[in-house]
Amino acid sequence: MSPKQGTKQGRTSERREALVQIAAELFADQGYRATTVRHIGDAAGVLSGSLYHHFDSKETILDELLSSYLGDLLDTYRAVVADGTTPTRALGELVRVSFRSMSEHRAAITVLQNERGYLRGLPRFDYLTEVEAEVRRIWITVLRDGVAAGEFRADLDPLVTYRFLRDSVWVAVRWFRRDGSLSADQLAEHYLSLIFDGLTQRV
Amino acid sequence: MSPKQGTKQGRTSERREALVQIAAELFADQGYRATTVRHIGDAAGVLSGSLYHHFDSKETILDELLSSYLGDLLDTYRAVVADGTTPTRALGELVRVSFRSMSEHRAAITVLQNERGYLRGLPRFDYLTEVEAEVRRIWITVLRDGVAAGEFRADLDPLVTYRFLRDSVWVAVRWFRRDGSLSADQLAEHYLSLIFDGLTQRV
DNA sequence: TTCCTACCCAAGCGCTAGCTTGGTAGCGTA
DNA sequence: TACGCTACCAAGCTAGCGCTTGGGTAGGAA
Repeated sequence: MSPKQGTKQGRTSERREALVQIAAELFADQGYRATTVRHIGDAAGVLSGSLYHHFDSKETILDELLSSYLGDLLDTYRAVVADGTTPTRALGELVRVSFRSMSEHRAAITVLQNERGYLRGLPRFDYLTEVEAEVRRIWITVLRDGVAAGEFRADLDPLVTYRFLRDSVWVAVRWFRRDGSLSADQLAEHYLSLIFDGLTQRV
Repeated sequence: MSPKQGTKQGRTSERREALVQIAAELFADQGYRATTVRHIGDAAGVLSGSLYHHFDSKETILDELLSSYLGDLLDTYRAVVADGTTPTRALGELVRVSFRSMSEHRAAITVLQNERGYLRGLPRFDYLTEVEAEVRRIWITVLRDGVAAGEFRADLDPLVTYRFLRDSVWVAVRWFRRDGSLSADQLAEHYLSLIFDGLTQRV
């Protein structure tokens, strides 16, 4: 998935990973393009030029951040649907693990959301489209299975419903705080209650 | 709301408005900061320096785009809740007019979403926070009224529910296309059906 | 004819971006 | 003692940024 490794810069090291995390926070808070290599250097306590001992470009730092996060996310999603439970339970788990990943990978997710349009123009990040396609496949399969099993309403368009769910969940990263009043799991339950049962009061 | 007018550049003109729209499309597609004044000039068929006959800065173009859109939106929202209908109908209308504004003001909304974090640091755009506060007040009032009237569930946190609705609706601007298979109104109905009744099949 | 206004060009200024280059301090290995 | 490797500094390159300045032109009013 990730770009060619094998150069002296291709292998991972502790320092390298730490630098990626430092850069990730800046990317998330100020935007990727608005974050300069001098900012990253300052935050890491080195001169900007020294970053190029570890990475061959600023883009490489971003790539490393995104590809490693997305690799994890896909693994988690695949595990959820491989379980073979009911669609309702599977959908619940997809929402829960998504919210959990939000508290662990806030920076990566934020960057992904904010810079998606920009990255679409870079061939290096073509793999983002592939990952999105698999994620969509997983969610929509669960939705279709739920309709087939009579658990979900049959009058809803699966694609529109998927987009609704995806957007609702992931955009929460904009305001979700780890130290906020609601934990990721509590938030997931709140969202699930809305998603499954709606806003209307039942009599 | 908007900055001081009255200079020779303060008044509106056809050319001025056309330039704002040209810039708006570029801002939306490439990001505000990634769009250079030379890009805008090229798209408008003039040299970049000529833009400064109409605007005193690139920031002014953005300000004009956002403030005029938000003025319209607030007027529309105020009219919806001033009607004095039921909370269910009011919420439905809020969602509908939001989706409608999406097809008319795609560029402004997209920019607002993508650059919100950046604009937070600019005093010139402090009014965005005020507008957001009023919008939130309007939505949450409808939600609370709905609970009080027994139309909406009482076990949901209004603030979390507001964020859920706001995010779900507005993020759709990322993929909504005017010429797509679904109109803004059709999309609104689909979303409302999900929001009110949820995903679960009722027996 | 003269003047004003709106609109635009041509050229370039000061600045900052990502990145490069040559060199060096510290440490483990033989 | 010498070597090689990792991590870094110091200095500066080129490209492109937002914006300025001075000037030119077309069209209408006086």
